[in-house]
Amino acid sequence: MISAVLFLENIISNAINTLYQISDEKVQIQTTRPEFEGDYTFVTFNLTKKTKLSPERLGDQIGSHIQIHNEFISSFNVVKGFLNISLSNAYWLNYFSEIKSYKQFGIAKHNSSGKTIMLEYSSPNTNKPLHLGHIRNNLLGFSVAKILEANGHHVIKVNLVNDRGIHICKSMLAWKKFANGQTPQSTGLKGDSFVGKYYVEFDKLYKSQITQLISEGNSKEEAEKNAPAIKEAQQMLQEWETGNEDVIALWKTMNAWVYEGFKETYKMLGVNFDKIYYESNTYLLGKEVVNYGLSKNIFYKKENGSVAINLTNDGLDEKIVLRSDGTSVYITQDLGTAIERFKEFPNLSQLIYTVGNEQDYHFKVLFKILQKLGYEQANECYHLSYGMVELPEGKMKSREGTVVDADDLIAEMIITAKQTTQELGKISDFNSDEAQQLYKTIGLGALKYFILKVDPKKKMLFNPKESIDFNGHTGPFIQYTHARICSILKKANYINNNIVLNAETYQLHSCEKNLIKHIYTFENALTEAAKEYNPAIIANYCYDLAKLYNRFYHEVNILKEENTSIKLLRLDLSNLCGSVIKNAMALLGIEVPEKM
RNA sequence: GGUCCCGUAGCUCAGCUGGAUAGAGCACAGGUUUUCUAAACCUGCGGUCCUUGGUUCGAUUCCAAGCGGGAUCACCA
Repeated sequence: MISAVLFLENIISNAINTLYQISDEKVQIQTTRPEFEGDYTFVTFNLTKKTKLSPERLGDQIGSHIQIHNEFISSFNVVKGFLNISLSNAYWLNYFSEIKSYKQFGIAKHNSSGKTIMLEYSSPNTNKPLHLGHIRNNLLGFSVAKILEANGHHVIKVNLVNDRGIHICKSMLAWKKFANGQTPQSTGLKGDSFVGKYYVEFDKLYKSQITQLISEGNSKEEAEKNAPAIKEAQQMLQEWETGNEDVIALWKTMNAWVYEGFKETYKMLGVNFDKIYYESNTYLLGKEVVNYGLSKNIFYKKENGSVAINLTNDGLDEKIVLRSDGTSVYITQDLGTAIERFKEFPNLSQLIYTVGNEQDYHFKVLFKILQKLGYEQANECYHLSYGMVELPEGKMKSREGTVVDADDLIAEMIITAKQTTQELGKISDFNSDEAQQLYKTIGLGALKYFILKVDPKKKMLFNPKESIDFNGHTGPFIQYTHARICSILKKANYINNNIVLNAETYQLHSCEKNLIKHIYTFENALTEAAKEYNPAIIANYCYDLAKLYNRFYHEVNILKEENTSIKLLRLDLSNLCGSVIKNAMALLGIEVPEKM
């Protein structure tokens, strides 16, 4: 069965051709606003000039023409220049009977597009635990991967762990100074937050030394540069690079603690990766690319020996790609890593980087340089840029302790879910494992939905004082709708049937029709979400569907409907809604319970 | 200063490539359960879509300028 919108576009296009001999008219259909009668609307204003007819006249003529020639057009009306068209009851019943037993309605088959996409996300530093900003990154990356897969692409999820550098050395140094040999095991702390503690300790020490130096008459810059703590950290980084055994051993130990911690957090968030890269393995990549760029005169050596590229003709600035001492800068390794991936996966259709919008400029530069170096894949690189999560008082800052810790927040969400569930008292038959699982599902559902319902491009506000809601436009609302559907189906001992109601005798209830129409738009939402890399489209789709279902639920009888055929239709419809909700929420990484 | 992003109800957000009287949730006021899960449903209240111009039959949407907020422009990552 052809889609409703395409169907209408075709017949209206034909009508315009027949009536006015205009063949190249782009026909655009929109959904009819609820205050008017009709399913879809065609706006006639664009045709007034070519036909010299009034918008009303055009609406009447086109409306009559398509109604006469198509059995599925049941009626039309014209308001000003808007031609509102109603599709017949039979159309929607046929459509529904066709899709109602799909288990994966709207979801493309695995790898059906033939495209392989690499998507990088998460990419944490290993000197401190994850915070709310990382949560947004992880949820966004994971969800976009799911959405791309549901569009038929093969997605390779990768994580590039920033496991080396001055920040790690800071934690290491502070641990050596202050820990007296303590470990996560000895303190009972989670590994990443244990290490993070020493990162904060370092900063305290560093700051106090700066204050001291300034009070002794040094300038702020001098003090920041010469404080013993930072000198020691830099020294340690050099030792790391030269392979000092003790430093390497400590580095391995502390990173291992952090990984233990991250593992737990990732597990709670339900995210995962197909491949993990470590920067300690990739940070030297890119140096030979610099030589290649020099030989092609794309890069040039500056007087002091550093290597740069001039991008001023591209609206960007001059960019250093190698330090005067021959060591890499950030972009050097990014160039190297990208090229390495092109080699490793020669048939990659796309390479996506999930990184905050503070790095918009960096990625513009990176892609531009790749392009200048002659890598055609540069055109398929995409920066999935997302806005910062802000607190009421502004940006979160790790060192100032104004961050919302990921583990703390998750734990709070689960506790709130537990309290709410217990107050409502609907799961007395659950054992404690089942109950615990449910609290987790609901708590994380609330958190994930809260994050993903916002357009990724936009910055978002999180107020720790106002806990994340469980009512209204939320994850638990949608989960609740799913549980409600399951409850009905269970009570009915539902099994998918093949009964189709006779369109002559059964007039769909407006709530039923609205549900079918909205389910119809799922495929569109899914392609749109992939095109825009935007899970919020799916999130909002789910909410609208759940809302329509609840309306339907309150308006009509399902189990108590006496006419068996109608009852079965409503059960079928409930079943389909439930499975679409479940599949769509899975694209957000959100589970839906069968009872709550 | 250059570049980029953002500005919609008291708050948090939708608004598809320009279309009809701009929508939700929270909050606030009220109503719905001897009946399928009330984490629900319904009603009400709430708006110079930052401002001013321009394009258009039509602009929250496109363009320009201004105001306000943010990011970025390192031999940091």
